[in-house]
Formats: sequence, C-alpha cells, structure tokens
Amino acid sequence: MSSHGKEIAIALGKLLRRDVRQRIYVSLTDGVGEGVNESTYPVLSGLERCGSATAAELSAVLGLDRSVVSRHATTLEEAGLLNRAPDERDRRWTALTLTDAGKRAVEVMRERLHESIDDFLSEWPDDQVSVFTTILTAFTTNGPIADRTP
Amino acid sequence: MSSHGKEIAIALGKLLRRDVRQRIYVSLTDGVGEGVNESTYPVLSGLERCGSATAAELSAVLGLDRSVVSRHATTLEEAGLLNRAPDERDRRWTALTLTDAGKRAVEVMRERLHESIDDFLSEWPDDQVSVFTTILTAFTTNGPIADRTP
DNA sequence: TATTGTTATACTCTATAACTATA
DNA sequence: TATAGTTATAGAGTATAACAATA
Repeated sequence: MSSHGKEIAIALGKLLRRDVRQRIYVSLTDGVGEGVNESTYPVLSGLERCGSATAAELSAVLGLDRSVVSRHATTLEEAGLLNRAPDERDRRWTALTLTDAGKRAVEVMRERLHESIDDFLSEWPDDQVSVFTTILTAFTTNGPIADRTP
Repeated sequence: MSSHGKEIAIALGKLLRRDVRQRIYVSLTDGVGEGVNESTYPVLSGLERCGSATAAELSAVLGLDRSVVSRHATTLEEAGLLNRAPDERDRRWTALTLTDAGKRAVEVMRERLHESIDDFLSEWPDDQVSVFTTILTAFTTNGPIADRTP
C-alpha cells in the first residue's frame, strides 16, 4: 500500500525532457540516412507498422496533424525512403509506402532500439522484466497518460 | 530470456509523442495559475526540489539553456510565483526562490500527479508496483535514456 | 580572463487556414 | 457538401550569440 507516485513522477519528468528525447532520437537515427531524424522517424516507423497508409491515417496513429505528416512524407520521399502512389480505394487519397531503402532504415533503427533496451534489461530477472513491461504498456494504454477522448 | 524490447519501444514511443506530453502537462497545470504551463512547470517544480537556486544551476538540472530558465523565471516572477534576489555567495548570481503562492501551486500539481499515478497503480499488487518503480527509475537514471556525458 | 544573468535573434517544429481535387 | 492532400502562414519553444556586471 506504499505510494510510488513520487518516484514515478520524477522518472516520468526525466523522460519528458526535451534534451532526453533528443538524445534518444539522435542515438536512434544518427547516420541512418538523409532526412531521418526525431521528427521523421515516427512517420517511418508508423508506416512500417501499418504496412501502407495515407497521411490522414498516419496522423491519427502518430498524434500529428495530417499537414505535418504530409511534409515529413515529402522529406522522406526525397530521400528515397518512401513512395507516394494514388490509392485505388479512393482517388482523393495518396498511399504512402516504404521503399526497400526505407524498410532497411527502419530495420536498423529498430534493432538499435531493441538491443539497447534489452541490454539494459538483461541486468534484471526475467519475471521482473515481464512485470515492468506489462505495467509500462498498461500505463501508456489505459493509464493517466492515455488518450481519454472518445 | 524473452525479449521485451519491442513492447517497451512501443510504450516509449507513445510517451514521447508531443500530444501525449501536452496532455500530461495540461492536466497538471490547468487552472493552477497565470503563467503555469508545460514550459514553466519544470522550473517551478525544479525550484521546489532545490529549495533555492540560480538560473544556471536550474538549467543543468532541467536540461535547458540558462537563457530559457531566465525567461521562464521572469514569467513566473510576474505571476507572483517566485522571487529574484541577489545571491550573497556571489554578486554575479541571482537567487530564485518560490513565493508562498509558488509553493502552493507546486503542491497542487504534485498532488494531482501523484494521485493520478497512484490511482492507476492501485490495480496492481504492491510488490509488482515496486518492481515497476525500481526498473523505471533505473531506466531513467542508468538506462539507455540517461545522460552519458561525463 | 572567466562566469552569470539577461536580452535579441535565428531556427525548428507544429497547428491552423486556405486551396485544389475527388467523392 | 464533405474529405484528403498539399502548401502558406503564424505561433510556440528553444538554442545561440552578444552585452553588461561581477569575480
């Protein structure tokens, strides 16, 4: 019944710091390729998860305006990491799809991320890591952090 | 020996989203007072932890440039939440100190934060919450997120 | 000479608004 | 009429640079 709110609040505060965020994304994206940075990474990553999507669909997933996604898509397109194509379902839409180079870039960054996380977690017993993962996932899905808009 | 890197990466990605960050800080600072927002909250909160500090000291703690801290301090000073005073230790310095109103504001926000976190965590067994807290704290202190500059 | 606080400036990122095309 | 994509504009926040004051 002890209260961990304070400790968690401190840890959360660190995570939300701009310089910390920046360091995370720089370590992820450094040297991966032209146009890949803190801002464009989520578009690249989100596209990999969705397979293929429109700017509007991605904007909902990423919590960004569709105009922002469109601009980042242009950057990534110019870098040869994604393609634009007319969407057959509705000719108002534009389907965004990763190129092979785009897929490779995501692969590299994912591996960096997962490896650095797993490296750190290897210090802890696996059952404790499972608990950590479960609660952290719940925290960002149903917790005080989650979107409550219906 | 299972790999939780992927799940944690997804949760982390959500936490780092701008709209999520904004929602967190709005829920914390909403209605607390003039000038209290996502940008100035860390200054207020950091000052509460340090007791009294200069802009340069705070800037190191918060990961911001001292010019930014100085400007936020002006905002908070104008709102009556902190005071500037010459620092006796060195007359080049300016000591920032919370006013009573500033202390009350921090108190309100801290309570909101801790309560919402504890509320969420009440669903989980206390020993699991302890594990979560321990690993999360380590994650932001020694983990892949932490500052490695000596 | 070096450091703090402050201010002015430039840069980055995002949201909003407006326009075009398609339904 | 309504919605997606795109582009232009404006706003917020930060870092950098420059200056004055003090050590």
